[in-house]
Amino acid sequence: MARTQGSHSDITGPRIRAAALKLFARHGFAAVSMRQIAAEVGLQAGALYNYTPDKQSLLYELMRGHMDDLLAARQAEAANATDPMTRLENFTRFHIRFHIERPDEVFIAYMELRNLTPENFAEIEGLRHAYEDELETILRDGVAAGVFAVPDPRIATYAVIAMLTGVNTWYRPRGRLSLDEVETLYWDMVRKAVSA
Amino acid sequence: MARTQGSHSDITGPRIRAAALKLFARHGFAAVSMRQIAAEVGLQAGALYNYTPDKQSLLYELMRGHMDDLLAARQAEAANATDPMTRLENFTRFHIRFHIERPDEVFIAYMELRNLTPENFAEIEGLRHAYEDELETILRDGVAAGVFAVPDPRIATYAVIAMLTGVNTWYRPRGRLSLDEVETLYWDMVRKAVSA
DNA sequence: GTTTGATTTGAACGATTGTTCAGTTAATCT
DNA sequence: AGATTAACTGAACAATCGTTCAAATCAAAC
Repeated sequence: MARTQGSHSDITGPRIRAAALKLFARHGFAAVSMRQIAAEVGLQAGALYNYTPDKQSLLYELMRGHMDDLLAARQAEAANATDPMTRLENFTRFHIRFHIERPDEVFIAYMELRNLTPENFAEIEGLRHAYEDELETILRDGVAAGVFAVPDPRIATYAVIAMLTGVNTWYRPRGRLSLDEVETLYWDMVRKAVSA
Repeated sequence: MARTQGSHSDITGPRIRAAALKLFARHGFAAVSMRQIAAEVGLQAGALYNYTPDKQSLLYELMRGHMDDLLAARQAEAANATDPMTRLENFTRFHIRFHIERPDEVFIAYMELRNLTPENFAEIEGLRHAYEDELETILRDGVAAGVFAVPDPRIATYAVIAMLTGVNTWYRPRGRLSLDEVETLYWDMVRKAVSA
């Protein structure tokens, strides 16, 4: 049965998640009904329960998948550089690019945390913490190497991430600036903000 | 009748708005019912309609009041300084302090924009734009005076505001750092990020 | 071509939603 | 004291919510 295990050519599960993602991002988790999600994929509401145990799990899986993608993509890109300045530039450009490519996921991941059960919330927050720790380590290494001057690396981590994620609130793909220009502008500010 | 005009000693209206503020911030606009708000003030749901025409207006009034407070408080404090560096420090410290004192209002103002009608949304966005323009003007003046080096003052405005507002996501009143220490840490980063 | 099993429908469930309103209570004014 | 008015209750409204499930439909295997 499809309730617990997907069948051979399961394309419906992903389509349901994509519809939920789009609708949650536009209207908010609480404001979207299972019937709206079903209509978006051309099904009746009851059919959704072949693919998800309930509405809450749908939200959790979206967030969990997003955080897993984030950490996996970061790990795939973070390997080579050694000096803190280059690593910080890599992180800055990676963060902007990754988040700009997934505006709906990012929006949900920041705004719907309160709709998670406590256990699910703790899990998502743990993943976010792991991501933040990557940046904090870069900053600490830079301080130790004398290239950065940040009195409180944890606070600087929060500050940099908030600044970078803020790109999502105003950037539009066909806007005045290319993504590469945006990356460079932000990298200039980040570099100056933390440099010794 | 109280439906259109408040009576002499109206304390109920503010109490309703305070309850709505608290509940909207905790659970989100769509997830809070009029009955929950009424229960918080010790009333039945129907009585709320003596103070607000509908639920949507309750949200709009909270946001509108918050933005009005922000612009009024800013105007009261922004008058004196002349050199861009001092004005930027004033803005930075003001922004952090004002937002930290109103975590619920700030949370709602950023997260529930999509629950406003298009007209109400446009109005709130206009007020936010006016506030952002204050910072942008400071940055442009600083560039003209040669003390700041920001290639794109509009983008730098977005970056600084996102960074400063991010304090609300982690700051706790009885945490490791005092508000003044936080202000100083952020001011250091802002100053370095935009300085020539 | 029949059987099998996955998939979907369509209706039903109890609960809850925002909002209205006739009727009751409480306070103020003459 | 009697009249007026504001404030509130409690019930009702149609609509919608998440979820369940027997029955219908579909696709593939034999």
